[in-house]
Amino acid sequence: MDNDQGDLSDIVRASGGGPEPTFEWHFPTNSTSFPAISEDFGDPFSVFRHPEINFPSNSSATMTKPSIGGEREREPMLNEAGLMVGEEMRPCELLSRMLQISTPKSKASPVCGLINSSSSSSTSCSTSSSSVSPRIVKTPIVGASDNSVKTQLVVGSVGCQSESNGLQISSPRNSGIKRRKSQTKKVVCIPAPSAATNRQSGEVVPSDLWAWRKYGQKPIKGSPYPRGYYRCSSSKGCSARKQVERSRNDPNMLVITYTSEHNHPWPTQRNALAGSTRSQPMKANSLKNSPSTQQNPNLNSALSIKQEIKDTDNSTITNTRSSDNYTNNDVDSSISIKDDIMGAEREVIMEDRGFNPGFPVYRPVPTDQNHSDDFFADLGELEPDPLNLMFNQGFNEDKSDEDGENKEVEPFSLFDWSENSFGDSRRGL
DNA sequence: CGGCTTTGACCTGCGC
DNA sequence: GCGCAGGTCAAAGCCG
Repeated sequence: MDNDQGDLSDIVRASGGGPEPTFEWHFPTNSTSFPAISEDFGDPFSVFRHPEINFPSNSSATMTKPSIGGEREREPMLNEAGLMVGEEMRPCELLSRMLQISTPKSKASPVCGLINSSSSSSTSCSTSSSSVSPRIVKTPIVGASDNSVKTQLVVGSVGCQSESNGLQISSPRNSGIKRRKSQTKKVVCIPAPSAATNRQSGEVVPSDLWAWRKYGQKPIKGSPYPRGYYRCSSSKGCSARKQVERSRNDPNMLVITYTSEHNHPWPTQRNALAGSTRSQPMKANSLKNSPSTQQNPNLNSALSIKQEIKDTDNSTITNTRSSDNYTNNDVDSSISIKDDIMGAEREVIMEDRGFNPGFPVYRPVPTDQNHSDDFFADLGELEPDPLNLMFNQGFNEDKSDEDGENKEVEPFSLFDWSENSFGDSRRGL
C-alpha cells in the first residue's frame, strides 16, 4: 500500500497480466495524419461510440455560444465537470488551445496518462519524445464487465513508460487506491508548466471558466505534491468540486479531478474571472515582463490574452494570441481526459504533436455538413468535458481558419496557469 | 467589505 | 471495531 514512489508500474502493467480488469493502451505507430483514422475505421467518429455503453443523450442539450457581448443565447445543459452536454467538440482544436496556453514550449511530450478511475492519485504520467500520429482507439477492457469499456481518442503520440503496443492499467484495488464514494468523477490530466514559470510556490492550477474556491489542501500519501480541493463558487449551492494535484510521476502534469455537477449555467466570462485575481498575485503585466514568461511564450501568450479580456469591459474578447511564437514542433504534448460515470469509463487522450493554433495537422475536414455534425455530436457524447467550454466561448472552427488566421475568441481562462494556492503544504510537505 | 487562501481539526469511507 | 488516509469544515487572515 505504501508504494510511495507511485511508480507507473502500480497502474500500468505489461499486457497479458493478471485477471484484473484492464484496458489496452494503444500507441499509434505511424505518422499519418488525422484523416488516416477514416481509413482505418471508416467513419472516424463512429469509434467514439461504444455499442454497449449508453452515454447520456445529447438530444436535448442546447447548444449555446456566447455572443460578442458575452451573452448566451440559451442556457446549456451541464454535466459534472461543467461541461456542455452535447457540446460540439473539436478535440484537436481544443487541445491546441490548451497547449497554447499551458504547455511549456520546451517540454518534450508530456504524456498523460493513465488515469485510474478509483482515484486521481493513481494517475501517472510520463514523458516521451516518441513521435506518432493521431489515432482513435476503441478499447474494450479485457475481462471487464460490460460497462467497463474505455473508448479512447488518441490524437498524436502517447508515450508512456514501457510503451509499446499495449499497456494495462490495473484495477483500482490493485493500485492500492480506494474509492471513497461511488460518485461521478472526471479526471483530466494536462501538462503543467514548469515551476520556474510560475510564481511563489511554483505550483500551478489551471482555471477553467468556472470560478473555484479552494476549501482545503492535503498532502497525499505517496505523493510529494499536495492535493488542492476546490468547490465551485460560481453559484451558491453548487456542488461541483474539483481536486488539483501534480502527478507524482511527472510533476509537469497536472491531474484535475472533477466531482459532482454544476447546478447552474456556466458563468459568463466576467463571472469566470471573478475571484480569479486572488489566485494571481502577480499582475499580468509583471508576469509578461518577467524572465520566466519571456522564456515561455506560451504563458506570455496566455497573459496577453487575459489582459485583453480584462481590458474589455463587456466581455468582448479580442484575440491577441501570439500564435506566431509557435512552430509546429514547439510543443509535444498530450492530454488525457477520463470520464468515469456510473462505472463506465471513457477516456480521451489527445496529444498535440504540432503546436499550431490552426491545428491543420489532424483537424478533420468534413466532406459534408452532415458528417461534420455527426462527428461533433459524437464527440459530445463521448466526452462531455470542461474543455468544451472553450468552444462555447467561441471556438468556432469555421472562423478559425479563414484567411489562415485564428479569429475566434480565446477563453484564456480555461487554462490560466496562475499559481493558485499550492504555496504552502499543509502537513510537512 | 466581500471573497479568497490558509490550515488545524474533524468527519468519513474503507481495509483489516 | 480500529486505524489510516482522504475529504471537508470553519476560523483567521489576506487582498483588491
